[in-house]
Amino acid sequence: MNQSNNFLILTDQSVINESSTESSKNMSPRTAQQLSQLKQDKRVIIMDAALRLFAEKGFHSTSVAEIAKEAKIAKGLIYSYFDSKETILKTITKEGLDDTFKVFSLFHNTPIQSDEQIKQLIDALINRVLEKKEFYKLYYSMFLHPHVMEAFEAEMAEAAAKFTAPLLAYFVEKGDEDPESTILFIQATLDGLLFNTLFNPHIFRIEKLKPKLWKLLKKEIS
Amino acid sequence: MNQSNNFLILTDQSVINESSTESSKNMSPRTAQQLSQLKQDKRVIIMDAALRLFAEKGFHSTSVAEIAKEAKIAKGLIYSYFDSKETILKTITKEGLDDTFKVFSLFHNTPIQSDEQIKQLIDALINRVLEKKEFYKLYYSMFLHPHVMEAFEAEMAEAAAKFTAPLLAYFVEKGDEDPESTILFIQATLDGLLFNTLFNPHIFRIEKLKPKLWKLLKKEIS
Amino acid sequence: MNQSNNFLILTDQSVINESSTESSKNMSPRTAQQLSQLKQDKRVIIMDAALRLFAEKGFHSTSVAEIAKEAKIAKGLIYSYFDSKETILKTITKEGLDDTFKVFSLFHNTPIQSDEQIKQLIDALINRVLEKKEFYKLYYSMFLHPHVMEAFEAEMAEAAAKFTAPLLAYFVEKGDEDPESTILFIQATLDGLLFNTLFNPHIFRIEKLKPKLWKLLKKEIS
Amino acid sequence: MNQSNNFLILTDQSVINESSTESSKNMSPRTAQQLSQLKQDKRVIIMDAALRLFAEKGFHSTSVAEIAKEAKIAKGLIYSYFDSKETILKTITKEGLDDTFKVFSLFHNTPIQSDEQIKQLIDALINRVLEKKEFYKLYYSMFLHPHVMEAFEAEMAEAAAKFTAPLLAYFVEKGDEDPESTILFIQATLDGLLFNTLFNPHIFRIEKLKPKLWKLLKKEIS
DNA sequence: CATGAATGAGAGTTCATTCAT
DNA sequence: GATGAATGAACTCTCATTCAT
Repeated sequence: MNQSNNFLILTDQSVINESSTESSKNMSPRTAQQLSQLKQDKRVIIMDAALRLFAEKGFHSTSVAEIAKEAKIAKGLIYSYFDSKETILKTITKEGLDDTFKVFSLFHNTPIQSDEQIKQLIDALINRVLEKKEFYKLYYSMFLHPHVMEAFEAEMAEAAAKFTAPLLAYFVEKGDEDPESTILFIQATLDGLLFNTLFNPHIFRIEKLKPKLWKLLKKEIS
Repeated sequence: MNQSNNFLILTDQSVINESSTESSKNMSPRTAQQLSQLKQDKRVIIMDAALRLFAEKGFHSTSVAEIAKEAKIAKGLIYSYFDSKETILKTITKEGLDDTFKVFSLFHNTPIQSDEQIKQLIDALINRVLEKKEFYKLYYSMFLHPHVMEAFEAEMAEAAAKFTAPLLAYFVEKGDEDPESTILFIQATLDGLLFNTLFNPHIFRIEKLKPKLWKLLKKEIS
Repeated sequence: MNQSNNFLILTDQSVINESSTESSKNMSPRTAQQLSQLKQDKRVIIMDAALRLFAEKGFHSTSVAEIAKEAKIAKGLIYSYFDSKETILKTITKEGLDDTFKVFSLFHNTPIQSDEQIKQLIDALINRVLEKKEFYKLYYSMFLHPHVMEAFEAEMAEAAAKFTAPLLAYFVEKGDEDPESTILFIQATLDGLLFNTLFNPHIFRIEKLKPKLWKLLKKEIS
Repeated sequence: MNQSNNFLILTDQSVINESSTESSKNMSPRTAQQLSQLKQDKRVIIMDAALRLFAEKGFHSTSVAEIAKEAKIAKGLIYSYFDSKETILKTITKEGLDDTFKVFSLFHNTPIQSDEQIKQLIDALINRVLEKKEFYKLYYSMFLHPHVMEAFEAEMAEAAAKFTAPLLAYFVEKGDEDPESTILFIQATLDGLLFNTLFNPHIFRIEKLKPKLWKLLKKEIS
């Protein structure tokens, strides 16, 4: 129902890959490591297959049978790795957000001190989205059905602050009269560019539009 | 898979009202009686109910039973007016697009001759979206799952040109070196603002950001 | 896990047939009464089919598909009348218990004043079980899987007291040194007789053993 | 559907140990070493685990995975010892019945010659049930779903006669007019007491009711 | 011998659609 | 036109059983 995060604000590193260290007992014909590797591989195969289909068709239009087929495994096996179809979605989301967060982490500890750094931050984000198009398709689609996002609301709110704070500090220092609005405007513009990049790729090339984006940033700042 | 329309470029009246012949034959200004009759029209009641639910919960998560309940009619009656649940979606979309197109029509016949006219065009669009939030939520959500849109692709491509052409002409005349990119950038920015307005309403107020949008337009133009 | 009711102690009349008065609106082509009748009929048909199968094969070994087949309806229709397979079981149980309770009600208001009245009470119960063999098969089988019974524990505890109290009063008055044990012994004997009547019908005829039961009662009393 | 055995009448040694040849070939008194070896025996471990779960949750609600977990072995290993989950049940039943039969064997060769001996027989049986509660829970539960028992029907009919014969002879000699009924009544009473002992333990203490049982027996006899 | 990943049939349940009334 | 009971395909999920290791 209510959601209060910017679109591009993501979770932090404290979310750890919980489900990859378990199941390593020591009494099997297959070595524990083999099994753990196997498990990890299948887990990733399933998540990749599911992501591909979720991104293309949407969560509700994708059946577990289709995921299994896409992953070339039996339907039932999926439930050895995930509790439910919804868990697959949540796991993909969590790991995808963790991943994205790393991009921000690079800029996290040292405060932004120049326009160039903002440009780098945004450029890194754009590249990330281009590298992980399917995940970001899913990411944007999740905003349409907020109940799915509720699970992540806390993490995203926390992360939001981490992203907003340094930018805010920079714009405040620059003497921006309404830095909150500036940030929202920049973020919305980015959303629009990325959204078109993802869902309108035929005629939309973000590379060609970057100069306009930089110009916009510079004008906002000065 | 492939789709080649800008987000805010919509169909025009030349799209024939295939599935709406029963109740909305005449597109001319309606008398008060006609309007009240329209409200009574089961077809409209069903579409309104469906739109509310599709926008809130998504197409696949909305059942025909729920639509019937929301419309306060029997489930079976829906099939007297629509062939299928998907037909309801397509009809809503088609009529919604037609409606939006009328906004553009105001600017259609007389070529754009001033920055102020562009501002008016965009302002009219923003107001249209704010007035019909539910439809535009549905509209954006359909871009995420392109296979639903395939039915409209041709119409939208045609309409896209109609929107693009006058803008293009204006920016060309203004001496813009890359008017196509300018248009894409403006349109993407608008998408970002509207997307956030629709799906992030808690912290996003487009009214406060309009000045920044006008400034951006002016700087793009000059 | 814990259960503290005697086997033959049942719920009281205060449990009303909740699910038979609803769904009587007044605007349908089929009259409301027709529909209500229809609903009631199907409900009973489904419950009868389910009871037959639950009694014979057990709850867990009976599939919803089998119930549908036995009831000669489509699988899905069952879910118009019952939320789940477990709800069918619970409804059958509740209505069956209500029904049995009526037997006790006949003896409820006037305190037991003679051995003959106890004999009549028990005879009525035996006849009830013979008339509703399938229900009582189900009833006894439920003791094997206490978690199903948990839902009825409160009602049964309440009813238990209603059954126990008058008997207890009678045995106390008669000067029985340990009336609680007497009641438990009688009840267990009855359980044994009824259990064999239900599940060992080939060689077990309760009619022939009634004289021994009456003799036992008389000797317990005197 | 049809079943023609009394509840407490069990199979004798003539029932061939089909599925237990691997580990329990010799039925003679076991040495301490043999016993300890038996404990190690995976077959026994699996059966014990399965019995515990079947008794508590029922056959159909117990999964092979749960049995494996309870037995602390791998799921697959179960299928080295048993053909199927149903085979586990049948083997448990068969061996449990064999075991119980030994109680009767003590009284088998020397004909019953006094009321005291009947009391001893019944007391031995009660103690057996109290010692092996889980098995007898399973045993009673199997009567409710006769199709599971079909496999044992022949054996049990044969054993029934062996139990019935000496008792019958005794009651005939005592001058009982309807000794078959007497036996059925005693057996049913015992069923009732044991059933309550097993499934209604909270309020039911067979120890306190034994005097009433002995009194009943004495009165039946005299 | 021992493991648990893998399979796939079948379970309970939902829901778009049909149709007798 | 209007109803909602009825259908059955398709869904998510479970689990007995198999088998490569």
